[in-house]
Amino acid sequence: MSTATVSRVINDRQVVSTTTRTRVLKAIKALNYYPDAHARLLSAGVCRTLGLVVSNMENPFFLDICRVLEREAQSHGYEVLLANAEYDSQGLNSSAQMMLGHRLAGLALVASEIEQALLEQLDERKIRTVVCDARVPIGSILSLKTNYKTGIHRLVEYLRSLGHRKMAFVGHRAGPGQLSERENTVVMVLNSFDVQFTAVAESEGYVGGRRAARQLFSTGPKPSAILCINDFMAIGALRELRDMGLSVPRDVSVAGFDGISLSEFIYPSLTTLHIPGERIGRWIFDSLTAPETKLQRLQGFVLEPVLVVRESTGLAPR
Amino acid sequence: MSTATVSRVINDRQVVSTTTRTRVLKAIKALNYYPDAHARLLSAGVCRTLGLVVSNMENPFFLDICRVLEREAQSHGYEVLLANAEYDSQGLNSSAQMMLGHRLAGLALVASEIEQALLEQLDERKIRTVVCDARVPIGSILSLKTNYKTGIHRLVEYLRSLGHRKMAFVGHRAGPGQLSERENTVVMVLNSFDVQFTAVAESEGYVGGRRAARQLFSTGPKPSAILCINDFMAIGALRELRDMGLSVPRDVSVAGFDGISLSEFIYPSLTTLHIPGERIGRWIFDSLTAPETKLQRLQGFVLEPVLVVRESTGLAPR
DNA sequence: TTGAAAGCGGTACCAG
DNA sequence: CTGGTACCGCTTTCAA
Repeated sequence: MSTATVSRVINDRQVVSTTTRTRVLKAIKALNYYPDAHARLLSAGVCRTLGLVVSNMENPFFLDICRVLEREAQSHGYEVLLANAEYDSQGLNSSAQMMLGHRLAGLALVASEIEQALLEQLDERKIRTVVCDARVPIGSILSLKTNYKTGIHRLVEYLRSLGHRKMAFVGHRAGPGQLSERENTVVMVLNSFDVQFTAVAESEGYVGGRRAARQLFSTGPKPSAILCINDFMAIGALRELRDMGLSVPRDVSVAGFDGISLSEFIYPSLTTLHIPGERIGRWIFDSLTAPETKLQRLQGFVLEPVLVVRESTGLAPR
Repeated sequence: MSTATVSRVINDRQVVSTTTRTRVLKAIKALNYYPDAHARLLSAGVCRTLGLVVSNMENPFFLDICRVLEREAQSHGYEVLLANAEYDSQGLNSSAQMMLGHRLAGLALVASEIEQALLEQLDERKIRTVVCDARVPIGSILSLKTNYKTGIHRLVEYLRSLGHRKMAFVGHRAGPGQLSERENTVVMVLNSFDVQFTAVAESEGYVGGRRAARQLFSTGPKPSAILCINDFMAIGALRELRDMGLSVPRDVSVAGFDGISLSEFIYPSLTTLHIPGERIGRWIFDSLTAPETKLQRLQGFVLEPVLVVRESTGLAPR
């Protein structure tokens, strides 16, 4: 039996007689044979793998995106190659290099620490690429836009209506040049409202949020409300406030960002700006697999955050 | 310039003159060239990709394992191909098929719904494979053992010492044939203590835990303590108890399993049997990459769960 | 309907 | 030290 025939059977080419087909299939079973995916790709030239690089898989928000993308991919016969950039532009670069070697069908960068040079390189290589939260759009690279401004305005106005005037921001980014669009917008809006404002930079996650909260209350004027850059950090902050004997929301209000499913289950449940990670995952998949002609429509997509009010925010004290 | 020379430069073979080397490197930059990982593998025959199939990425415990494995892999020049089985033996099989096509250096199955046939197939193909929580060890396949019995004994004894006699089990598995070693052990130990006992099967995660708790209190005798199969479900259960107006631990005690980092941050913080996911991740990496000769030592490794007592458990009411 | 042979993009051996 | 060349395992013409 020739390799060509086997290939035709495997790929369901319709020119094989039923008898040979069954013969081949039997042999495949008997030999415990699996076609080599790499050789296949090399020969056929088309790849059905999507690359996904995220800042930090640990953040449940990113995880939501991964899950949806994976599910969509799987159900459409794609695979997903995942890489973790660990909130580090070096890690992001090396992940991207790795991805470049894989001849991907498409690459999604869900991270804020993307360097301009990388985008240019990707654009030049003509790999279908999408980014979220990018500061600058480049060439043919699709970028998911989120209407941060309106959402954050709504959140801050809501807090003001509860009497809060001294609000603090909890993020995890070092320099001002490093801030993502989301962070920039929060800072800008807080400033524009002329509220007393304290920024705290710390490491990411539960631990980071916890430390940030501690730091916030150990120095200077105490805020009556805390805006966290994401729910992930907000949960850490809540824990620390409890340890400090502060009651939420009686003494301090806390708001998050993302609307991860966990935010509904913790106590106190978290007031947050919800961004549907599911929608993002689907948008990424669509953008990476859509034919050239349908790309225009995807480009214009803008995500609207939704304010979800729960238990962690309330009237300002006094 | 010949392709052979380029290959030598890329792979840092030490027989290239400095001048040619720089010439090649310049050309690589200029052409924006990246070696094709697939062609490379096909030719060289050795793969530095590790496969990981997990039951459910959403469960933070599995995520811990992923993260550690990825970190170890990256720092040793390996890649990780991740697949989600979605708690479904069908999904697990198809993920495994996919993995088989990739000529992996090794494959880790962290899932309880593994079918015997799959293990046999893997064993026959002589792919280095490790499994966690497997019911039966097979041929050359390494299996990570956890001393569930001792740990669970300790947890149940602790609860008995607090006066609990009516304990309930919250899991998410359908049939008795489907139970993992962990679930089996919990059920066995609960029975051996002759405590009044209610089992509730439901879907996984926060939502599953929540529904299970609701169901538990809507019928029959009310337990004074709930043992959850993992922290992930315990958090859902805690939420539902709060909604029902029950105070934890005053009215009901709740214990989890895994010791995910989140368990320390929620309120009330969770009493749990801690299994170090980090250790598992490292064990997987070591087992998948160790030379044949060092495998013996890894085989004997047994994980000891540690009881971590926190706020969610207390004296039984009355 | 099937088989033979030419690549796909590399690596590795053997000459020069 | 460098170039030529035979593969790696598969897909895809092109003939038979």
